[in-house]
Amino acid sequence: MGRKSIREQRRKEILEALYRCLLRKPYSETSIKDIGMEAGINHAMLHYYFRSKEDILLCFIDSISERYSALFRHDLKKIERKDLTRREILKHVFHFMNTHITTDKKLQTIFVEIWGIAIYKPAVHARVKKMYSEWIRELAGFMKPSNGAAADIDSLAMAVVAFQEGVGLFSVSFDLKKKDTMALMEAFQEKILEMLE
Amino acid sequence: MGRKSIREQRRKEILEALYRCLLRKPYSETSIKDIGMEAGINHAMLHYYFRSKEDILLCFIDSISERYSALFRHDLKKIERKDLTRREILKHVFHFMNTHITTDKKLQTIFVEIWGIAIYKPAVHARVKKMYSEWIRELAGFMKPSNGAAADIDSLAMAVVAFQEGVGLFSVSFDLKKKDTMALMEAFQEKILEMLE
Amino acid sequence: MGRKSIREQRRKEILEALYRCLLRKPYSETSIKDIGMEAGINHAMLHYYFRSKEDILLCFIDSISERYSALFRHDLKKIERKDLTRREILKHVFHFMNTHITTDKKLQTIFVEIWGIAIYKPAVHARVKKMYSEWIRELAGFMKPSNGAAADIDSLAMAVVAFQEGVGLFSVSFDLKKKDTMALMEAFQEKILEMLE
Amino acid sequence: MGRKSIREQRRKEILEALYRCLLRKPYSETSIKDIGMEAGINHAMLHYYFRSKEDILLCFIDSISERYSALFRHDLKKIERKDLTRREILKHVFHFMNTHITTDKKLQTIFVEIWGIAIYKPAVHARVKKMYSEWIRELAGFMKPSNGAAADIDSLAMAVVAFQEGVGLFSVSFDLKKKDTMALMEAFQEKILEMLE
DNA sequence: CATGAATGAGTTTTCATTCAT
DNA sequence: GATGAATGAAAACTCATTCAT
Repeated sequence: MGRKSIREQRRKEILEALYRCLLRKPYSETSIKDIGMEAGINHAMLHYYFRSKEDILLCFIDSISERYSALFRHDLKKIERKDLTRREILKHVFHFMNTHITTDKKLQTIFVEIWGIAIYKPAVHARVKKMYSEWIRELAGFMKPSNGAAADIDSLAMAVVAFQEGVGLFSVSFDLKKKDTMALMEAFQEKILEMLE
Repeated sequence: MGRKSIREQRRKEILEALYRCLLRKPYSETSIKDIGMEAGINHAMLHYYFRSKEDILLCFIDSISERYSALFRHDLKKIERKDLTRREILKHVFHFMNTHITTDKKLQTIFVEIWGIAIYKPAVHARVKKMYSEWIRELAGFMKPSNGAAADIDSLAMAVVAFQEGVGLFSVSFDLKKKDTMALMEAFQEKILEMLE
Repeated sequence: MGRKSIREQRRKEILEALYRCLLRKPYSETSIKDIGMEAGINHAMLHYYFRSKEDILLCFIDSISERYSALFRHDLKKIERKDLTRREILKHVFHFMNTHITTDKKLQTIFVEIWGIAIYKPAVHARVKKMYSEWIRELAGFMKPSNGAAADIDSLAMAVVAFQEGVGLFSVSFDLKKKDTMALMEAFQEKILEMLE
Repeated sequence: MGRKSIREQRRKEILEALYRCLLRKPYSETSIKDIGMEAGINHAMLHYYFRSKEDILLCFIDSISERYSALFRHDLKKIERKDLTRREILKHVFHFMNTHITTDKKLQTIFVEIWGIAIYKPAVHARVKKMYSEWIRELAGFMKPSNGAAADIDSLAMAVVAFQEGVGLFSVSFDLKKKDTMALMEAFQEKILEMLE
């Protein structure tokens, strides 16, 4: 325990190397050799640990998806005993999204790139779609009132996530200050909370 | 007049060919030869009409920017004599954005791609940023009350455009129906209008 | 007339370079670069003139096929006015096969190689099969008696060609002297002629 | 006795794995890993049991050669007491060749491949040549009249084997029916028998 | 004996760009 | 203006072989 197999360790190192590479260059200009160099691993090994360059990207998306999923579940634990109102819980969820996802410029940079790739590569598209679907579904779960179901909550949840992504895009492109990005989102989220009452 | 120089005509054809190419393949996988073939022009000529492959992309972004700018100005003419309230004008502006930009899947597809390129290529980034800045500024102009200035109107305008882009992204990725995309945006825009009152 | 287009000239040079390469190394160990060097042409150009490495091989087979077909038709002209008996004509045909094909060690070397490739590559297989089918059909034409048709002439023709190929194989592998190879075939062919009477 | 050393057992398994691999892919496209996987043995072990990839092929040829040699000797035992004429014995020998070798499509497939390799690899060439020499010599032994020696019997034996190989080649390439292949050979062999009388 | 990891050289293929005609 | 030809660099991927454990 604690000692990971070399295989898993290397795979992880490669995925982290891809992360750092994507901060500098687009995926299409990032060669297998680049990733290998960044990871300090002979480039031929990347084909030993992964099926193909695309496979690396796919696993990378999964790893990101899992990382944030775990982070979110962990974050929820902090409030699970507190007996909060739906409004309070949602504020907490929004805050998580704002601080850990949308204002993380590195993450946003990489996701703008991945969205671009997803348009043309079906496998990537599937992964990305799945990831966002889960996010939207989860968010909708927190937004739904305990008593009855509201049909348009799903659309609302999608709107919220779409907005987050739009803001993430702009925060990267316009190099917005974290404070401003937060303000932008919080104002919008406040409106959403009102709509749910 | 009316007879464009052959140079301008050819340049336009090349730009339109790039548009069609980008519907099929990412920019990085679109070769100069592909664009040439699509345009029916020998690929060596593309370097005669443009400095480089990137120059084509840059001019392409400008052309899109100008096209929609012109389209918008033309659209405004329809209502310029009608003596509408700010609310009515804004609704009109939103409607233009919704129908001509955000729900145009081809356009959105290409812009998701361009956003991705813009992260890493400064020249592309500058063009894209300029284009969105103008859009935001223009929109803010319509949102500002005639009497006084509201400092946070600029943020609000950016929020609106960010939301549009987020929705555009999702409409492409989730292949949303035009009707649903419209509904998503109109609900949000209604809130914005309320906030301005 | 006489001035071939560069394209055709280059394609021919490349095919001839492949011929020389195949005398030294198997196709699988002959790289595009090797062929390019042998032809004195930058290796990237080979992909300009041909679709792929396999395409070069396919065209090569066709070129061989056409060359010998033309050579054979030309050879037949020598005897077309002479009003020979079927036996005499067949002897002439056999002689052509013996001297121009089966005892040409370079050609046989290359064809042993090509037979090997044909087993696994359907496109190559199709070309080779077509070539031999035509050869067998043509030969059967000369073997058929003018008055009536003999059903098993086709099998006999195939047997003759199979024998030629077997002898070609052995002449390469055992490095047989031309004289011996000829003797082997002529004895066999004599029997065939007897069978036809 | 009966219990083969593990080394010999593993070597045999590897050789059999190569046989199955060669039914699917040419030797040049068959990797050491492929053979290992097919044999259920770690690929690094193949270098423990054999010197190199080529060594495996060489041993494979030997194993085939020995297998058929043993099979043939075993087959001859069936008739050794029967006091047959030379003609009858030869018919038996031909029948063995026809049924066990030339119409065994898998075997022929592999041998077409091996012929191809033999042209360029001296070590392989030596093995193949040795194998066929033995076959021809053995066959010549059966063809020679007991009273005197006929100088050209050796050529005749080679012609017979060459014909078999030619037919084997064609039966694979033209996917001939076993029945037709048999008929082709038997007609030819009948002529040979006549020539020997 | 057995295994997974590692390496370096090699493969086919693509492409932006340039140039002679 | 227009074209086909040419180039050199780079890409993803494969593999026989070796080695540490």
